[in-house]
Amino acid sequence: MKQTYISEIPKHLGGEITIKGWLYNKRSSGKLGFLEIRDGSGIIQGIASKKDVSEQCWSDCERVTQESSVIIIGVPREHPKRPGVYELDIKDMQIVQVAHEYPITPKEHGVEFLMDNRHLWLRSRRQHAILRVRHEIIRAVRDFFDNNGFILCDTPIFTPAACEGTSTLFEVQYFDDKAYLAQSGQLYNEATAAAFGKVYCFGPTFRAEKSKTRRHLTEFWMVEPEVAYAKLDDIMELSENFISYIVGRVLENRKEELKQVERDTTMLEKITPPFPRLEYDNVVKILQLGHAEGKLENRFEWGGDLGSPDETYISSQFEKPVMVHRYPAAVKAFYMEPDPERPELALCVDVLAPEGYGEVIGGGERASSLEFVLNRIHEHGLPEEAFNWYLDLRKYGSVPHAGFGMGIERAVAWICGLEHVRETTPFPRMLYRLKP
RNA sequence: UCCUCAGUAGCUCAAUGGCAGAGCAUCCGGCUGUUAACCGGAGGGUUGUAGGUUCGAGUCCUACCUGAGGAGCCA
Repeated sequence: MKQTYISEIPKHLGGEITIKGWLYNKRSSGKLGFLEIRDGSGIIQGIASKKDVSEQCWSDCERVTQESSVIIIGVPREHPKRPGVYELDIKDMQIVQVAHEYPITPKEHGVEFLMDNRHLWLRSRRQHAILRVRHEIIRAVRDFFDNNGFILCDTPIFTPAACEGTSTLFEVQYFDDKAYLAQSGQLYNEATAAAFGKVYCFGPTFRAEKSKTRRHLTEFWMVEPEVAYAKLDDIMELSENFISYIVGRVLENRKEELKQVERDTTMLEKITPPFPRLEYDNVVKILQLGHAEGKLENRFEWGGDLGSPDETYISSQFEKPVMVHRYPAAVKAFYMEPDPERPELALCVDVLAPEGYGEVIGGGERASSLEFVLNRIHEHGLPEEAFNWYLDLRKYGSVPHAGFGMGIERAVAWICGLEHVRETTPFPRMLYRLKP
């Protein structure tokens, strides 16, 4: 018999259907068996009555264990006491496999245990909800760029020696050479932007930072648009439209999932353009005031990069994401365009998510002058020959251009209101955790 | 790399320096509307590892291992 998915059940009320899935949980009351079945599309409670099913079926209902794979024939109908909730009257059941004792019981578990059993943890309601939101975010990201004239131009994951020179890279053997896993598609994006105008890349990136916090993965997905002829203001506008679109899509299509993870959506509903724009200089003042009022432990000095407590404090002053722009050039990557009015500042922007979720977007205008980029490469002690192709972009039709990168996992954590990014991807890679 | 906290049954946790326990899971029995179902019973332990203090250590001390989240660094 043709398989029906649980999500499609409202269309099949009163008719006999076949559900193929797994036993999520089981309860019984004498001659009644309550079997919660999941099939990936949803969960439904099946009811087997001893007097209505075969002896074989009843004994199967009794012996079937949590997460056993089962094929069930039954008739769906509304719950007698709960409108809008559906149940399945079980007519017959075939056990595909009786599951061994399942480690994840319907009880609380610790982080270590759940992470060791991540391959099984994915079957739970909460993980389903989060990963469905992730899927919606990724679809929204693609739709946003695809519908706005951007071309997907993916960038390589194996990269040669030097890239940005800022963060720590993973080194891998590449035949007789050494290669590094990409920490950003940024530089290659500049080449494709010069070819296609508006581009984006979307893929995994790798950081070998020994960061062990709720915001860090060693492998994460980043989407990076790059726009030829764009200035800092253009990219800030793109950022706020982009984020607002994604949040809107999740609110529109993933209400149930947000409810499942107990996300208070009132904060998300406020995410509409424009976002507050703050110059770095003003951020310094706010942070120093915060310190004077005893709300921040350390006094922030002009010239430093924002630490995590600083970001949290700044974002807590606003309900929307905050765009902090014009950082000191010294704390940013070598390719940032200097502010013509104050060359010690870079034309860059970080978007800080509300509620303490930190930086979700980093970007800015890229330096377009050959001489300037060359100087910066030397100042940063980077090997010029590795950047010959990058310098070519400044020789052959150099234009102002700008772009940004958004870490998907941080966006998912923020939109879902999660404590930790480890739940935002099926198999998170973190410092000291490579399995499963 | 540094700081803080934690490690006891398959899981989540109790146990004043004095007999190592409960709930869930598993197995057996009961219950015709259960919702982390419930009720009764059973099995299940080298208390992370190695030393030390003590008549006596799960508990106190030292080192190490593992995990957690914070700093730095980063998205």
